[in-house]
Amino acid sequence: MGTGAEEPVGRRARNPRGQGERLRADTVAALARLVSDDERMRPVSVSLRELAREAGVTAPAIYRHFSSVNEVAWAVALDGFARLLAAMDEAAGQGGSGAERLIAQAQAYAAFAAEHRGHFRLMFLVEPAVFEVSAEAAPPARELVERWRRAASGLREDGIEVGDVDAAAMYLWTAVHGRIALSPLINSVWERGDIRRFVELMVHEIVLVGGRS
Amino acid sequence: MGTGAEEPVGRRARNPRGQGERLRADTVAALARLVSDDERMRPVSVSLRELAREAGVTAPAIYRHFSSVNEVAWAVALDGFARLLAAMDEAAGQGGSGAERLIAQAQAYAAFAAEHRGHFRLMFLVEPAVFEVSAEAAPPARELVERWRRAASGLREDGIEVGDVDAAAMYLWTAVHGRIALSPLINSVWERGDIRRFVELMVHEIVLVGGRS
DNA sequence: TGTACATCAGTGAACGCGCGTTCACTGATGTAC
DNA sequence: TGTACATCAGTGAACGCGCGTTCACTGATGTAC
Repeated sequence: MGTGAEEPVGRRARNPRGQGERLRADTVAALARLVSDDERMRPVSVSLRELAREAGVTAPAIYRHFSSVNEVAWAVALDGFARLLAAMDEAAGQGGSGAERLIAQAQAYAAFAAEHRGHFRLMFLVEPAVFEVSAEAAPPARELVERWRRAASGLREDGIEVGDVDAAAMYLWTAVHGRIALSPLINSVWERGDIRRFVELMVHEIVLVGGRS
Repeated sequence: MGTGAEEPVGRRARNPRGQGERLRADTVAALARLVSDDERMRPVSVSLRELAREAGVTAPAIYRHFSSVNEVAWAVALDGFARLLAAMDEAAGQGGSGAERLIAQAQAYAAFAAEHRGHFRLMFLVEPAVFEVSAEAAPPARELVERWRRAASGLREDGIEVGDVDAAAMYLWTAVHGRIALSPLINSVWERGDIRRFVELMVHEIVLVGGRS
């Protein structure tokens, strides 16, 4: 042929019979990869054909499993919530004081955002619109809230005064989430831009204050 | 000619001579409107022709002022920073105690996000990538940081102990910003989902704690 | 005051392209008899 | 064991469409003489 390799290089091997569901998972993973690329952010503006190419498949094949790219985006978001919940639970399960477990969970949240950028974006950039409408998609969000509430109330085991657990959970969550959302901006302006340190300092401050009173 | 009005209805009147810059502003406003619509978020996936239609103009006309939709997006973001800074300054200028001014500025931030959704999105969803690269776009972000720092240090006037002003500014900003970013999700799960109240309670808590020690 | 020309804002037609979607198909593998 | 058939995963060609971009143009208004 010509000079360049024009033909589909990464063409996937066909899935064996009865394992068609694997393409579904591969498609979800492909979109997560595409969308984690800064250059093409703006999540859902990935075309179906682009998605198909990334998955190593022709476009009509996608229709077997999804009827639109948006549907794939939802699947990525749901997958993301499951993974994030698992990561936070694992962090909490490592033991330690209430404050230590809180820090571990917050770090897990931040680490998930860093390591699964595509998931994280679709979870919070695309999905909020879904949560507003569909009650069906609400449970994972509800579970996430529950994790933060438990993390906050864990401080009580340390003898730290926690007035309103819901409010405390909300401050923690929003501060960590906001810190993540503003990361590129903060890092470009503030020199000490480490999220891990931010989480630690914030929790230590809370602990000091709570212990004092 | 058929039953429906197919021809461009909202066609703009041509700008008078010497006022061509007005289309530039109209284009910026048009993109802000489009992007503030939940349904089509994913900012930059607005097509140039769509943008032109919204501006009431043919596509090639856009090229007079911008060479791509992304360039328009940057313009929207810069415009947004200018407006946000002005709104926060105005809030701070209303006087009152340090805590009152802090609350007013934080409320102004939240109000801006609610009232200029398109701007806000492009400022923080599209622009972070720009800040990472271009030093040219950093100043407005730097100024924004400065506002939060001043807001935080204003608490000292009230006799409230503020250990690390930079850290305090960062907690306040990230908590408010995170609260905004998570709004649809939080509102769907928590019943008391009012941002204004969130800001007030958070600052009052800080004031109580700082005053106590 | 009158006329020729320059500038300016924007139009409308045209191009080639990638897109979403449909359709009939292929060929490998399992199942019934 | 052998053969006919059903199922399954995915292909490849084709469609009409909206896109970004270019180009020559239009017609209103200002400027020089």
